[in-house]
Amino acid sequence: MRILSSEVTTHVGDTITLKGWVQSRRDHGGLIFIDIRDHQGITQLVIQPETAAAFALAEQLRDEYVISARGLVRDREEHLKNPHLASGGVELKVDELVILNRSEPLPIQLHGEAMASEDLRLKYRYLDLRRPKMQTMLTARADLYKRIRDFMETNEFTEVSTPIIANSSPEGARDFLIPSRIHPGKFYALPQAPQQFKQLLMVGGLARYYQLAACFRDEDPRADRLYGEFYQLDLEMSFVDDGEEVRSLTEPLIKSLVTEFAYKQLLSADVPRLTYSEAMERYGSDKPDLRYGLELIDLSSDLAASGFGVFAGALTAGGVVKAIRVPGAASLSRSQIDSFTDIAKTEGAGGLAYLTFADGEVKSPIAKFLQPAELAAIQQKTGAADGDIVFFGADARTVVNKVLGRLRIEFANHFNLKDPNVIALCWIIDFPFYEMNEATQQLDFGHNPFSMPKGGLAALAHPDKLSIVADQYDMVMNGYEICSGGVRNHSPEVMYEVFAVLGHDQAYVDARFGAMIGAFKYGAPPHAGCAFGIDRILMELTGETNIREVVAFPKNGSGVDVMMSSPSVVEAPQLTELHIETVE
RNA sequence: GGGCUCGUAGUGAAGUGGUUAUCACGCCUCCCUGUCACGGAGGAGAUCACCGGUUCAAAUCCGGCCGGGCCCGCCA
Repeated sequence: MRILSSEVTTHVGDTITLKGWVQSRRDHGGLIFIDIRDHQGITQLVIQPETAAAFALAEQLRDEYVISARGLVRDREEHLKNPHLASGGVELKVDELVILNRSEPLPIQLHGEAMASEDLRLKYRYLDLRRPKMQTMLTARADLYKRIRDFMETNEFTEVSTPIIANSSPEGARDFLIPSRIHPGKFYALPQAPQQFKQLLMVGGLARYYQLAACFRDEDPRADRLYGEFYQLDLEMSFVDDGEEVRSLTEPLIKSLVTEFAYKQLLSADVPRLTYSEAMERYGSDKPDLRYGLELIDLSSDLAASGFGVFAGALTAGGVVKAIRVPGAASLSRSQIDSFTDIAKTEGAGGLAYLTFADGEVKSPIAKFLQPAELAAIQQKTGAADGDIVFFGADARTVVNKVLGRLRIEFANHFNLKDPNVIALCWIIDFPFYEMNEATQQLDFGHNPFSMPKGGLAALAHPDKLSIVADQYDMVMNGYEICSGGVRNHSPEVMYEVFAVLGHDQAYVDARFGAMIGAFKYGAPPHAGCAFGIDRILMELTGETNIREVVAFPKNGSGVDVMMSSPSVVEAPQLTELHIETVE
């Protein structure tokens, strides 16, 4: 009878077979201990010289040999029990030993405290995956999938697989292209998201769609962004014209994942809704981490008549003066403050003014430029107390928000304000429909062109296009964007107008979104949906800071699979078949 | 595309101009009957990423180049 190591303790007195890898061998000369590891755990084998054949084989064993061991499970004497091992109360006295496969010494150490570099771990991922942590990750991911599916099915969503071999999207991220063999010069593309397909499913009469969808984007990766492919919980609901319906339906899923899957604590029972502009004003970010305060405080009106040139200059130019109070920051050294100043400068600030509150007084090079009433207002509005520093940003509103938003994160990191056991969720709503492209000074889509502008056609006529708001929402988890969605634009008339604002005619829209806009002409129901980033959720819920840690076989930061050596060159005939000229 | 940073036995690290490049783990040989991070004795293993320069002398300084990581751009 073959059993798993997790069951060993219940088989005392039985003769069983264990199969697994050699975790370690302790050869005492006349007595050999082997720790055998399967995917459930570790069990100690004892091989004695009396079982000569097994003993001879045991002497040959090395780390990571694959073996099968048959013998009697017996209780250990009290003083021989190992409390550090789940099966430490018992051991297997081996009668028969079989070496199923041998192993060369491993190129990376799996069980020591010295962890191999990520590069080597990825090259030998099939070994890295043997580590208990990675085994746990794989099963956690499968558990996450199951919980998501259960929730979606309970809520009467229907999973539909949409094409992987699809069409290039003219807007958005860089596509992975697939040359067509049958149609010379034409290309398929891997979908960046099933966006258009799911909207067409709504037109097709499906009430509620979902999919654990693979998405493909050829953009440079980050620690929280995979290269190439990633997975989304993609969903869409018909006859929904209010994003709140999508938010309130999906919110319990994420909450339950926090408390019942990750066993973490929600910062608040209610998930706050923040408008985009409110988030930018208070946190300097559209994905604020709400686990800590450090809010941005607008002091423009209090400093309107300031004699301090930097403040006055910013305000007369139409900008703002905002501040961030950092409790306990008076302990910062000069060089630490300098490094925060450098960060502020990389974000576009000219410098970083600050007031130190210590010993009952205000210490700062800039204090002499400020009136007592101004200092009092600053202290009152920021709540600054002894031991704090108030840092200032004075510039155009967008610059100040960006600089202080970045500093807010840096301060939180420096002062360790992120509680790893707490998950803070929030929804960011009402994104601007259009934004100004700083480089080209041209109007462009803020988020995506498929959302419904709030107010529809009438709103699009507003002279200030930047004031138009999209019925578009993101969910943020501890500072990471984990969901993006919107009420879709299902009206051909509004769709054409959305593009017309940017100067595109109907032919432009038809050429790019012909299938979808064509479908909308045949009774498209109002619909709304969203997509949750599964990898990112799993990363944050498992406390990882690198998203590659939650993927079995990720590409590295250069988009290379160092294990499989992809991308790779292909044979010339393959290229010929695809009508691609060979480049030498 | 840009910025910062790292590259030293199989693995992880130490080594900021000067003998034979150090340590831990791993590996090999021998010894060991209660270990569980077993222990003991011995041994092998390095193009200090690569190329060039400065110097009496370079792992160390300088230039270049390749590779990794993080960030900016980018990610509708």
